Amino acid sequence: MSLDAAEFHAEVYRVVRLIPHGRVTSYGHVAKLIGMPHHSRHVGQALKCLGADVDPPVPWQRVIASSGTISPRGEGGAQRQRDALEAEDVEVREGRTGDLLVNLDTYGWFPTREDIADE
DNA sequence: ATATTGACTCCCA
DNA sequence: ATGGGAGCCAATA
Repeated sequence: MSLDAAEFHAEVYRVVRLIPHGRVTSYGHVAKLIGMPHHSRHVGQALKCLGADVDPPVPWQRVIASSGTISPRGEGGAQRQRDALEAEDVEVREGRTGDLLVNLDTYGWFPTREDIADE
């Protein structure tokens, strides 16, 4: 089965929307959940596309790198993401070089495809 | 159709 | 603990 771009976006959207409040997950895991473990990069790209104007807002902020680091992708962007996460009681520590890190061991949310199957 | 890029991840020095 | 390099797949130019 090959997923079209729209399908891919839809899947990403569905999974990301399921992330509980105050939890975070990684691009790679989202990719796995939709059955494409190697599309980790493209997950982020899909989010960027989705985050714009979908009816329920996509909590793209809850999706970070597997290492718990938030990609800088722009000086203001990461800052905004940190603020959004802290608003959800997610503890974000700032690295020495200004990297934003989230403790995945505490806030990480990594369900299996079965867990999200029903929704 | 080919080349470059990207909100990533893994492995080795 | 850090840092650099290779691998990946799809979108974009």
